Amino acid sequence: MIPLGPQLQACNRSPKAAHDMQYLWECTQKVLDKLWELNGAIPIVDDIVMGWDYLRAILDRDIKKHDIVLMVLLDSPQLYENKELDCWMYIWVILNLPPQKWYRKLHVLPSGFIPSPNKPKNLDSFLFPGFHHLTALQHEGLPMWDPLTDSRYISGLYLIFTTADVPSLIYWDGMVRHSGKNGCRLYCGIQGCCKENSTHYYPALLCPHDHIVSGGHHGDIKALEVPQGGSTEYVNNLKKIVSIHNQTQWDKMKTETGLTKPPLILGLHPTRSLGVPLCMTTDVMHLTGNLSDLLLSLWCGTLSVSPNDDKSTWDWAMFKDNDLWISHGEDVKKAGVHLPGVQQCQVNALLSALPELDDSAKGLPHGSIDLGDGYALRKRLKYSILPDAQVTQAIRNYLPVSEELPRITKQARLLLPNGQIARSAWREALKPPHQLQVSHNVKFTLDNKVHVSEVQYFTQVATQLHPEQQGDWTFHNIAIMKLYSEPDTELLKLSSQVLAASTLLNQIITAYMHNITPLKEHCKTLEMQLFKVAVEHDILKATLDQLAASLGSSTPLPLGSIKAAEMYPKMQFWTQTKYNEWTNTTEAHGNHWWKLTYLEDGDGNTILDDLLKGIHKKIQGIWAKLVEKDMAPKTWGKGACLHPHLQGIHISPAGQERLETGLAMQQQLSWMVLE
DNA sequence: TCTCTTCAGGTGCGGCTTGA
DNA sequence: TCAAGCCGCACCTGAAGAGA
Repeated sequence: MIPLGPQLQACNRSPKAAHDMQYLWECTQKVLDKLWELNGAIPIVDDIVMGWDYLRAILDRDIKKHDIVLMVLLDSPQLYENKELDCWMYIWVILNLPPQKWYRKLHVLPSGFIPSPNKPKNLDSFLFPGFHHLTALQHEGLPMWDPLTDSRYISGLYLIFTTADVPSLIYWDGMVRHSGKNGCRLYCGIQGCCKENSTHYYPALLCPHDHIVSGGHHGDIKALEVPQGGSTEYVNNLKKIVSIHNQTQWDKMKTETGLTKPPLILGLHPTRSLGVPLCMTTDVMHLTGNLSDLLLSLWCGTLSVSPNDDKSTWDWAMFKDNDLWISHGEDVKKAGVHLPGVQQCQVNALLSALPELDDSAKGLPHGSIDLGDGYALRKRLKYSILPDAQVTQAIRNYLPVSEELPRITKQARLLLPNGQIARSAWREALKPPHQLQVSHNVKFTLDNKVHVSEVQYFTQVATQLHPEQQGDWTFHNIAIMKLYSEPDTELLKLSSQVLAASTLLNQIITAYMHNITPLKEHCKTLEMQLFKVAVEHDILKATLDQLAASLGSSTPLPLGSIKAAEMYPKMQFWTQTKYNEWTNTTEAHGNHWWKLTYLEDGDGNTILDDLLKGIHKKIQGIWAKLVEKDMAPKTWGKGACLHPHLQGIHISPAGQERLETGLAMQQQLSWMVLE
């Protein structure tokens, strides 16, 4: 076992490393700002800082500014191509660093090794020293030196994720294998189904049409509606498992609950890790590898099946025909040249792994024309030409050219602000097919509409608005393009909006180069605009609803007022004591939603699901800002007047209790009525 | 002779049944 | 109620064969 503490201290020893270690906290502050701005919504989730599990730990102050957030990975490496070894190792990943540095050799911290040749009988015994060390560091704090300020501080360690491939996750979570009846690694509660006379369960979401399967008797479940992991039954089920003292009962209980034992990481302090099963994650690498194997064997009809499964009925197995399979492979190879990013991705991946190879010159190449805003022209024709009639007409349609069009110089490439290079058909057509990397198809905006086109070439056209006035020349940076048709609507529909097939039209048009935008950035911009509009819509709707309610009521309530119990006679729970008394009644035990019954609307109906999520989102956004501004109120009643966003939340008397943490606030939310 | 691939049988584990 | 054993699955192992 290699101690974690000294490795973490060493990771912070240089000013640059210390600066990198601040990434997570700085990024978190930006996300909290955005949360506040967008009223609790997170538009794009592409980092762990956007995850609610992480943000909840921040808001609960389980993770503080100087804390180190860790992820631990367990796997068995294969050292020889054709020889399996039962050698295991587990490593720490520091999530405080920028994501692109998480898996750099320099920053991956080895922790423990379990030697081969035999598989370890009790893996916990090997993991225990490392986790005992982590627990001690969590308890005592890790002394750190900050080279940026030459100061010392105590850092807390927070274990946010444990990860491994699916078969190995059982060593972290203490659950049955994925073939078990309750085999979900995230403990979502969906039971698997098994074939007749079999005990291997599969996580099937859809039921067979013609017969009933044994196992979980759930109806069809849509893939996008799978319950979130972290079933609340986990703790209760764990209590059941540990309370059993004979083999038979244990066998029954582990099938019923999907648990076999309490996992080792439950020994960590509850506020210093996400806990089980929330911290259990699987890695995408194994998922993509397995999926491609399964899909290919389905399409090729090579998947091993039970004797009663007739592969001749597999209408999807079109690659059973070997000639078609070979022909398809050739098509894929040819299609590669039409994927402009492929070669660049390979180069980027190599430079990411070996940054010392990155000796590329900085700045624009010799002979380039800087157009500003990150755009630059490269590689031009050595002489100027007179454009043909079709191009001349297209330029005249676009530019205010009053006199005869001057000669122009063709430019082959345009450097875009994101570093991509848009090329032109003029030069690409001269290359042999095997050297071609098609990247002359671009998106651009014209009349506020996005078009796709093939760039013929780029050029600069000089125009003179008032020829009688000497020296009044303006240069226009334009692209000469051929438009693509609108995508085939039938193909688009058949492919679930994935395959957009267009044909190249013989229509020449021109557009400003600055209107050519990289697709990804354009999408992000549109998404941000969409979310802003959605938020504005929500705010306006809420205001309208309040106005309508006021007009419809003879005694409109002022915003921020406390609703009196007598005004809402159907509401049951105005005090926590009353709710606690109710939970001991038979009525409560017969109510499936008894845990949420205290959440009531004005008519005494229980608030569930969507509205509850909405309440959580709104409150978390509000609380994030209050914590950040150090304005978190001691009593919620006082806090309700702090900001206009709190208007509209009315609090019953029980909500006046003191709030110490964000979690406490969410619990207190139970006693609020949302207008 | 060495390396690599394939494949059949062995092994471990979860789930279940059976009989004392 | 409990222990023993069976079944099915996935994974593991090592022998055999192909090819360099």
